Amino acid sequence: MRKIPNIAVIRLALYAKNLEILHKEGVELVSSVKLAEMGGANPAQIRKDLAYFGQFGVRGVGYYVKDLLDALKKVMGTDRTWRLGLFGVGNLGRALLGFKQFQERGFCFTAAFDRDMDIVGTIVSGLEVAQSEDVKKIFENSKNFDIAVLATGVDRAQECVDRVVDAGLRAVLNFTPIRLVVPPRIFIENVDFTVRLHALCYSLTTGSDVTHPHPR
Amino acid sequence: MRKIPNIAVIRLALYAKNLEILHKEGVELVSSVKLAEMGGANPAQIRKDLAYFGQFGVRGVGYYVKDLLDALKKVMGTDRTWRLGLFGVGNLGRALLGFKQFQERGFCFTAAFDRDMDIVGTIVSGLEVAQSEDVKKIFENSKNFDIAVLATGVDRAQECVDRVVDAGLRAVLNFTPIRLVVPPRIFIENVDFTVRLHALCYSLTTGSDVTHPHPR
DNA sequence: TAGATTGTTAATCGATTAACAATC
DNA sequence: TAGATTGTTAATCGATTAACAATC
Repeated sequence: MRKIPNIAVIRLALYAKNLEILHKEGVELVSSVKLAEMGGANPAQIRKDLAYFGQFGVRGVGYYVKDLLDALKKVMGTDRTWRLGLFGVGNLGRALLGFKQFQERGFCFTAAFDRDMDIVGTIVSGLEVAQSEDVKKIFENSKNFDIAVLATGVDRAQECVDRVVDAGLRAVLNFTPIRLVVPPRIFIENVDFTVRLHALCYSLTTGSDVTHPHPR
Repeated sequence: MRKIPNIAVIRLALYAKNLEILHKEGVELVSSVKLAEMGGANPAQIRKDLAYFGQFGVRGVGYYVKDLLDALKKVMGTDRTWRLGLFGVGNLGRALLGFKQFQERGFCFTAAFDRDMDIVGTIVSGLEVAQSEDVKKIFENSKNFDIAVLATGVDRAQECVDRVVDAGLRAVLNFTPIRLVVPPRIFIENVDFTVRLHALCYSLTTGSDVTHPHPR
């Protein structure tokens, strides 16, 4: 079997998003050309990306929107709700807890941690904030989230991720600017808004567009 | 002159970040090999990326950290402070206003807008919140920011960006999940956390790592 | 059947890496 | 000079696009 390019996997999420729109509009059938017009790729690329994972279409007809959407969700692992655990209930943390998009796209915060004892025990967005030091104890008992969302201060980030990894978690969405050091089997996504701003600065300065045409 | 790949421009920001670290550590000289070890690219790629923009090194010696850093900042347009205007002073907006990383990396909020009259007129993070409808009037008088940061609700996003464009702004960092429609000369960066979460889901589900090794 | 559109192979394009002459 | 490291060309690798047979 051929190696699937990472970028193809990422585009799958984009196709799913567009299919979701079509499904809501009541569209039942779509072609790769139509899907391409919605943005993100050219028709050949869409067909090729899909072909990495199976044969989802009907020759001469196209793709059935609902079937393809369900198939893609299964492939991406988003045919379920993923539970998020927040670390650091500061300004950013609170904003993330209230982010409607997460809920809508199948993500849901089910735990929140902070090290500040003034915050621990309070209820934020319906979640009781627990103490960061207790992650391992809490997680081993309840296994009540799948992905750690790191929104602590810079100085606490590494310490916090160490505890998260020690507790047995395997995936981290990192909003701190620190390059975290973790064992190889742990998945990390680093979010850095300033990188995106730099692309805008360069574009404004030189006039040549280096922005990403699609969300990252 | 050869076409410069967008990705090379993006990597420049990464190199600058690493050079900043070296500079703070008091390191004066660095080789492409050393820079590569700090992450982000292999030595040949670093030399090639830099070569798109000029000859910054000394053969047999390496790159002078401070000189290269200054040169890169100039190239990227970050040898100055960029002023940000916030649209939407909700949870996310407030979190962004308080984000220390922006300040540290040469970005600074100098204006804030909201359409909610309860918020307009209040001071948030030292900024008086103005009314969104007044962007054009305010901007044409003061020209007091360079980049619009869009953190409004979904339903107001397009309307808001229309006003921003009409006022004469050319760059937008978009935190809403909407695909904004703008004239071709406008630069837009779309930030979507859920895309990053999807990469984690796929990795967790299949075991094959499709995460980005470097911040985006 | 004729028209349409997939799935897949082949061609193209672009980006990364290796190699090495230039040169400090 | 000998050793080191850049800048740049050539080789490799991988991803995108074009083309078309398969087939509904």
